[in-house]
Amino acid sequence: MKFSNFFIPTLKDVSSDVKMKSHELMIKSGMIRQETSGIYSWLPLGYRVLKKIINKIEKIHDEGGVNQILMPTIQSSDIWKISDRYETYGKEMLRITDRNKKELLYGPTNEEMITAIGRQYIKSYKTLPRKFYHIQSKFRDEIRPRFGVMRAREFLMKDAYSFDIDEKNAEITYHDFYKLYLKIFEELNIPVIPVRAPSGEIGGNLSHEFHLIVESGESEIFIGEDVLKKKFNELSYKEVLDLKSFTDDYYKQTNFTEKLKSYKSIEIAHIFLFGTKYSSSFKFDVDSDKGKFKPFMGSYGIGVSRIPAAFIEYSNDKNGIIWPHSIAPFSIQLINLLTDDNQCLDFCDKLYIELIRNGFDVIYDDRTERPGIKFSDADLIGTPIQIIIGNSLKKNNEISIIKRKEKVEQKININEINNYLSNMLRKVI
RNA sequence: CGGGGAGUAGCGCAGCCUGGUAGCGCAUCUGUUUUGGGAACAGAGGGUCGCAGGUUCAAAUCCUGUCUCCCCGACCA
Repeated sequence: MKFSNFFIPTLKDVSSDVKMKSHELMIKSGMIRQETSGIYSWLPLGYRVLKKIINKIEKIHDEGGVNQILMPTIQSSDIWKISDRYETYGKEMLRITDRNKKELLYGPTNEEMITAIGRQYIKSYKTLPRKFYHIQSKFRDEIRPRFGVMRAREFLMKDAYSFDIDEKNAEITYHDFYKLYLKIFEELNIPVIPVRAPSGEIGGNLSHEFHLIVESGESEIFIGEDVLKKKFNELSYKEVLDLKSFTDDYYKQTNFTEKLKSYKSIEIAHIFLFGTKYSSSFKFDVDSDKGKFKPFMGSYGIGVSRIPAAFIEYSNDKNGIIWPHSIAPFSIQLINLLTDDNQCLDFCDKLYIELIRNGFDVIYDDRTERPGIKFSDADLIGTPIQIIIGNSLKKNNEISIIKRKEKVEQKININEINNYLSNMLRKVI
């Protein structure tokens, strides 16, 4: 992508209302635009980040045998009356009336709808387990939205749902999702901590949240000394349950006497095993050799649109965002400092094509701006690798490579570029 | 919902107390000189001051109402 053809409305100043670093940087870098309280547009740069995250989530769910579907944002009140949540969900539910005075709502979650789907088609125990997921906008009319997309009213969530024949099998599915989530965050380079959580409003008795530890986090978690060193995805189901790692709510409601360390954090995912709560209210019966039974269900959510903000909160400096390759909007920023010099222009054009051919996500700053602007834009939007072409190409046949995170400049002779790139390629992709 | 703040040019802000031709920085446009870390100079364009009503010779400024946004608490991915 050429910078001159890519819409990045960067800003120097944001309103003093903006308090959180990630919120500030997302607006400054032109990732998002607020439409109204708690509702945001994702601009090209931000949407690229979102799509990187979505792609990874899809890939790993698909590999895990979870079927992707797409349910609507608007739901009928009927199914919510069956589960009795139409009343209990309260004012967070955005209720809508259509022209025929039918009561609709913008879905805050989809347990009811997936249960209705399951009930219609799943008739035999032989077809279980079944796992579904979808990535769709949700709306929760928060009392006080804040911090940009971190606590928005409309937000993008990946929610998955599972049906099993009994509790024992459901626990296996739950543990599979636990590991699936760890894999997703590992591949995204987001170091999450799984913590035991109370189930709350969805119901059931087993629940974990996945938190990213950051100073400015709104949540608080309590974990044992050794927990941070654990390889969570190697834990057995029993070890998962025994892990000394809790949300503050859960910690308070247990009589746990051992002192644990507390950290501020951001919750980015949440999994529940809630059993037959919805299959019961929906009279969702499945036949087996031992008669009818109600499937055991679980639900598994990832706050997709919260992840960019959470990660920026975790990884930034005074100049801007510091992305890892896994979720960076671009991996390489190719910066031509001498746009009116034929040698540099020609070199950059060729290198740009070469980089694309090698599978890099590259943004090519071909603008006729001053160097300072190009550098500060590159730092702001946080591209992991900057390749700089300018005077040193003309004088010494050298180009510069700056890694955003380390901030060290490395000069490379143009004869060694191919070597260097193929080396880098191995690490990046 | 309780408590507190704010709506003035594309963005960030001042002006309001004490009514009298609407300002600053950034951005934009033109020109010249610059060009390895957000350039300098000269010029230009751009605002029914959130909306509605009232007071007044005169309202961004005072009064009333209203809408919106933000911040601090309880809800949540």
